[in-house]
Amino acid sequence: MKVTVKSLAEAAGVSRGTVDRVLHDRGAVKPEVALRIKTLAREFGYVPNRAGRALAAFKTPYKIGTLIPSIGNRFFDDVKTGINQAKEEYADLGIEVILKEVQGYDVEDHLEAVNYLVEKGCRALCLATVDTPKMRDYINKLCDDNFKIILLNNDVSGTKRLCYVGSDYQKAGATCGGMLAMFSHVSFYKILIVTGSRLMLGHNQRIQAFKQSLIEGKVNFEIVATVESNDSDIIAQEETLKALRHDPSINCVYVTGAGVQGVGAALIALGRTDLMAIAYDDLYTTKELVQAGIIKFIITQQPIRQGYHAIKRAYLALAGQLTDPCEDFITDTIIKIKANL
Amino acid sequence: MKVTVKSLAEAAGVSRGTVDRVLHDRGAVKPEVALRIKTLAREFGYVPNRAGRALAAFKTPYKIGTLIPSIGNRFFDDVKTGINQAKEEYADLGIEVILKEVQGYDVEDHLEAVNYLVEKGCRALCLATVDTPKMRDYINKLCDDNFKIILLNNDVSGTKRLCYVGSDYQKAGATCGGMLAMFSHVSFYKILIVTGSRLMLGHNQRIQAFKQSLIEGKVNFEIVATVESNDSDIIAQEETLKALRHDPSINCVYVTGAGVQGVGAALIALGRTDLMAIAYDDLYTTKELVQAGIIKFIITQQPIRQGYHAIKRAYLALAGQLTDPCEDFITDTIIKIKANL
DNA sequence: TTGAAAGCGCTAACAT
DNA sequence: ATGTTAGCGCTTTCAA
Repeated sequence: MKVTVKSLAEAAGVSRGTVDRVLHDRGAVKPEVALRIKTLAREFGYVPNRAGRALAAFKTPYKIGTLIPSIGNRFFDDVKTGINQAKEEYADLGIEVILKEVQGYDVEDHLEAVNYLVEKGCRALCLATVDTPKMRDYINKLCDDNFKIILLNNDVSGTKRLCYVGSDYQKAGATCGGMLAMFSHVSFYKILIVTGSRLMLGHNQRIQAFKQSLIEGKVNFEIVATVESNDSDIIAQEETLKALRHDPSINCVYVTGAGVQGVGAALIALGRTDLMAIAYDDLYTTKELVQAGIIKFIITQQPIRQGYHAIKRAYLALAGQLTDPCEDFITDTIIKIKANL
Repeated sequence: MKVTVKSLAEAAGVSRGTVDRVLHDRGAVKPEVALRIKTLAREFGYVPNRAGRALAAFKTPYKIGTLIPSIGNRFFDDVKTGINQAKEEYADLGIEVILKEVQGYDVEDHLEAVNYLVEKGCRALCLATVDTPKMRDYINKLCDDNFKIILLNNDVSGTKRLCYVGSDYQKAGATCGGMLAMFSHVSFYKILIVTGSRLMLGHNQRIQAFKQSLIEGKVNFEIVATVESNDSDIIAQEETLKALRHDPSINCVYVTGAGVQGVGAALIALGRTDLMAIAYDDLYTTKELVQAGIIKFIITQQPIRQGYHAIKRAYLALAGQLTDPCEDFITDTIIKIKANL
């Protein structure tokens, strides 16, 4: 038998209004009655009907706040596409998405942005943000206040967030190493690592797992140098040029963050399109480099799905459809070569 | 301003009941009135509200019929998983899924199965079926009767279906070839092709594009033999054994259909785990072969998403959310090696 | 603190 | 051939 507000009300011997107040913690109900109703709801396995809710309250939509550091980072273009897909799809079920875009990874900027979303009245938040103690504490405070928090693209350690939606950076690094191990025709790899930032957990994991995987794959290699681009193409280009001039025996460049276009420019400038260049994410400019054969393969992480599912999860959480400790949504680690771009 | 049945009724100067009858072609309306309302609906861009519909008619759910040749073919396990996910997700929006499973690719069996679904009252059909004239004609007849037809996993040429949900077999074949081209450390590939059936369009496309891609990749190769397994592991094993014994210089096996486990068994039996074995789809047994290093990589096609999106498309079509000629849903062509299985 | 009632958009049964 | 009405599950007044 279907469990509805009406059937709960009958079972508890109260009115539907009272049940509704209890279910939404809107107060003004005698504590013992509230408890009875809550117990009943759990016992019967009450799950709100989305259609009923959407229809009744379509003028007060679920507000979902989203924070992404997308300014100046084309990676998030696809994430935004996914966000918009979900936004349109769930519009008639009563959601409203507020998007806050920031530049870079400054904690204070991010905290301010989250605060902005909270003040806008969002009860669910999808956050692509930094892994720092301050942010962790803020997130946990919000969780305690029953905000629905989804972490997007980058997890934040030690948080009570509902779930993480994004890629498995370890697996991505290992996959890169695994691919290289298959090209065992080069007897010795002298590798230059161009990372985005040593402060980014994901980038470090990509490096760590990459090395590990090369060792397991019995690849002869040496990390000649590791340079930081701060996700800037210009810096990436300069650093790559410098490193390759300094040591022309380098025959592999591993790019873990943004700045891929800069690395490509350096390789073209030096005429070093022979070496094994590997990178992440299929930005337009990166795809061009693969097409041209300068980058041999890239590893991608389904950014569109990340944006889409973050919003979807947030909606489902607000609509009470999610069983409490809900699984992370880990996107696939996808190898792209010229043929399947 | 929001366009509803009510606002349409007011604009047309009729009652909501009449508008509803027109919108659902339920007859009993003067033709000129019907025309006027239909024109109005188009002009105003009326899109039915899913929540309203779900609520009003949840005792008469949208019936979606699904046909898959899953008996004896583990590939469809994941497709079924996706179907069930969608089924549960959309249950409270009023869908009912009727699943018809058949064995093999006999046209008559398939026609009978489709007919069964139609007689069960399904107004939308997701079909994984054969590409034959008889089936094409039947599908087109149904399309004319305003059935919503989604073709799943295998397209049927020359049909007026709403859309195709599945993989791009050409791209998959080309990707296999592209991968091989990257392993250019073997100077000459002598290739044995183990195909499922020459009657399967997808398998043929995988072969065709594979060859093409090898040529473009300037790979030295020769197709030594092409054998058929009829998607049976036993036949695949026998044929592989026979071919490898006959010509031990074969150093690459390309498996386009089911029967992967059989091929693996043959390679193990002959101690030929050195050669380059390539296959499709990540069945459990196939993954084991990759883990063991016997198959070097596989190409997969996201079967879960195929099942999920077929049902989703069918629902959206029935709910009038789909703009008429709707795009195909092509799943990604995914390369899996040991590290990202 | 609680109940009663109206209404969201749509459909189906019934009435005219 | 067309209009009227009730009700799906839920939220939100307003009244008690």
